[in-house]
Order: sequence, then C-alpha cells, then structure tokens
Amino acid sequence: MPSEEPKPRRRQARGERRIASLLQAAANVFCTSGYTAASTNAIAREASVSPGTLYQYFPNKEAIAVELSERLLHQMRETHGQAFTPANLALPLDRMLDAVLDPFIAFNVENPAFLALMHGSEPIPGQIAEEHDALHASLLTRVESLLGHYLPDTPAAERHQVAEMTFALFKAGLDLVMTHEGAERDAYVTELKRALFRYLDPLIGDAAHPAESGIHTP
Amino acid sequence: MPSEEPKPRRRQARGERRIASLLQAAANVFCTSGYTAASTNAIAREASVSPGTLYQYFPNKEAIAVELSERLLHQMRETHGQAFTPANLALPLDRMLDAVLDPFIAFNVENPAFLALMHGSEPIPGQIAEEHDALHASLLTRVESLLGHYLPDTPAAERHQVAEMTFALFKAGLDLVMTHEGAERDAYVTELKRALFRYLDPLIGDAAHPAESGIHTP
DNA sequence: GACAAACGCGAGTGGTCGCTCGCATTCTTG
DNA sequence: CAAGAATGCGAGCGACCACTCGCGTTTGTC
Repeated sequence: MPSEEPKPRRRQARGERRIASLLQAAANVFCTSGYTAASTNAIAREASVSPGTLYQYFPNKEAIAVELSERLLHQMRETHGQAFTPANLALPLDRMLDAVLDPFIAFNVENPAFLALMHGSEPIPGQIAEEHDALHASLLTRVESLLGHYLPDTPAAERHQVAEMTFALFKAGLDLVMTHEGAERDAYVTELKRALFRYLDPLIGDAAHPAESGIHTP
Repeated sequence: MPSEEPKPRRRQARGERRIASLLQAAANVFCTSGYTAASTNAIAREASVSPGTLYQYFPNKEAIAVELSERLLHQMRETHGQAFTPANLALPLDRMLDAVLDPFIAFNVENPAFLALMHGSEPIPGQIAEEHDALHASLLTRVESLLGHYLPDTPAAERHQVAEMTFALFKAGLDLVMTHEGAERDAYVTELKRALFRYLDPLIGDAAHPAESGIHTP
C-alpha cells in the first residue's frame, strides 16, 4: 500500500509564502467575522489572491481553519509549558498567578484569532472542537494537580469543580482584558489577578488553618 | 400623518397562537444553532408550518429575533426589578448575593435562548445588539451604585472597573451553571456565589477597616 | 533554451437560504 | 349563507457561497 501522504506535492518558496499569507488573512477574517460568516472569497481578497489560488493550497474552508488552529494550538502548548514551570508552581500564590497567567494573557492578546476559533459559540468543524476540548482538559488537569498540591486532602470531585470555576473566571477576565487597550487593559489584568487570588487564597488558608474555615461559606 | 402603525392588521386567535408557536420554535432553533446558522425554513419546520405561513407574521428573519428578544428583555427587566430590591440591597453581602443572583440564574436557566441571542459572538442584528448594550449598561449602573453604597469614597472609574469585572465573573459562572444539571448545577451556583463573595468582601472590609487593607493586594 | 511542474487567475457551477407569489382554506361579520 | 379578510401552503426566484476548471504565467531542472 502507498504511504500515508500519496501527494508529496513539491512546494516552491512562493507557495509557502502564499500559505502563510493566506493563514494570516484567514486569522484576520475569522477574528472579525467568526468562522461561519467568514467567506473564502473574503479570505482570498484579504490576502490579495484569487479564490482559485486559495483552493490550490487548501482543499476546503475547514482545512484553512484546521491548519490555522493547529499552528495556534502548537504555540499555545509552548505557552502552556512555559507557564506551568515547577519553579513557578513553587511561588507564593500571588507571584504564581503572575507567572502563570501573564504568558496566557500575552498569547491571547497577540493571537486574537485563537479565541475567535476556540471560544466561538457558533458551530465549529468537529476536528477543531476536539482539539479545543483536548486542550481544555489538559489545562484543567494542570490546574487540578496544582490545587492538589495545595489541598491534598480535598476530594477530587471538589478539586475538579474549583478548577473549572477558576478556569471560567479566567476566561471571563480575559475577555474583559481583550476588549480594552493600554492602561485600561493593564488595570483589568491586575483586577483579574486580584479576583482569582481572592477566590483561591482562602482555600489555601483554610487548608493551612482549618479552624478558620467556614467563616464565609454557609 | 397616519399613526405609527399604518397596519392595524386584525389578528385572529389562531394567528396569535401561531406567533407564539413560531417564537417558541425560533427560541429552540436559535438556542441550538445560533442566530445566523438558524434557517427560517428550519424555524417553520420546528413549528410544523410552511415558510409562507412564517412570513405572514414576520417580515423577515431579523424581525423574528427582534420580537423574541423584546419579549425576553421584558421578562428580564422584571427579573431585574425583582432582584435589585431596596430590601435586598440592605442585606449582608452573602445574603444579598443570594437574593440578587438567584433570580437572574433562574431566568437564564428557564430561557436559554436569551443568552444564545445576547451572548453570541456571531454578528447579531444591530437592533438586538443595541438593546443588549442598553441592558448591559443598566445592569452595570445598578452594580456600580450598589458598590457606591458600600464604598462612597472610591473614585467612579475604579468602581466602574470593579462592576465590569463582577459582571464578567458572573457571566462566566453562569455559563458553567447552564452547562450542567441537577446537583452539579447547584454546586456551581454556590461556587459562583463563593467566588463573587470573596472578590467583593475584602473591598467592603477594607473600606470599613482601612488599616487591614493591602494584606492580599500588592 | 526546452520541458514540466508549480503557480495564478476569475468566470462559472451546484447548492442553500431568505423570501415571494398565486391560490386554496378557514374564520368573521352582516 | 355570502362576501371579504385572515390564514395556510409550497414551488420557485434571486442572491450568495463554497468550490472547480481551463488556460495563461512563472519557476526549477537539464
């Protein structure tokens, strides 16, 4: 039987440049219109290229989004590894939040297409949704094990719940950060960290000093 | 000049029932597919009606969404008034969160189409977006004045920022609540209230006891 | 320079969607 | 009951979109 790739299509340097240009154009269009509303003709126009040229490099619209997603997910995984460093996890909570959140915030600010493709409520192609779910699960596991480090005696179900809530709160703040610029954006970054700190700190405090628990929680 | 409604179209009881049925069908379809992906033919099919019948009661697809939005917004305003009662605002923070958040959560759980139309990241018709923005601004003002009651000396800009963050955190938790059911849902409701309580309580505590401020905030 | 392969084009094709139109049926009104 | 209005239908129209095809241009190889 033939190899997995029966199309070892020879690409010229020009072609690679076109692909990069098309993906950049697609990122812009997806970002402003969302996946479904983005038309392939609009992507081609954004890249100053004819529709036919676009379809020389991508078999269909979905393949454009998939390729773009894979490149973004790859960068995201690098950010992921760079954020959850053992050194970072040993920091006190406020410093740890700085160290972990800043790379993720920076990534999303520099690649707004990522959220447009992953966080969109519209019907996204199945393959991208799967990859997004895998990333989500991976991040959740990280946060859970991080919580487990502080709270070894908390049942797994509760840890999972706290991790989901933490992640959801982060995404909410991230949206707020990304819809502002300059000084306002910075202010929302610190406000987001403050919110997460206040949410998580009592957990740790309670674990360290169980006698104080239950003051604020009915 | 004629009245604002030059079409005082006489409706029969059957017609009113059809309109209600069509709006219910539209709510279902918008809820599962989003506004843009929802086809008018699908809405008509969901209501067991022909496309022509649908267009006897609505001039176009946008009008369906607008009418549905207006009905939902009306119910939302009732919820709004019922949540921000003077009696509720005088409660201690934890009780106030119960009293204010529960009606909003209940409304969204019972009318998932509301979030589908308002919170969708897809291009929504301008009129709905305007109404949503008005509601958002109205809710924000409420939260700001509520914060102002606790923190009369905080500058307005900072209050605004805290109000935006509070609202964003609530929406994040609400999404989490609505994607779960039964006991899990209840657990996320209390977890959301816990997060908001912990975010807001230190503000009030700091204002009441300024000497304690700065412990957790750099 | 000659040949082939990759590149580039844009009018055209099939399909879907929002919406219309002519006509049949049911209700209200006198 | 008769007339007119409201209701109901579904094939069909125009617009738009994802995608194709035939042909001309550029690039790499010998």
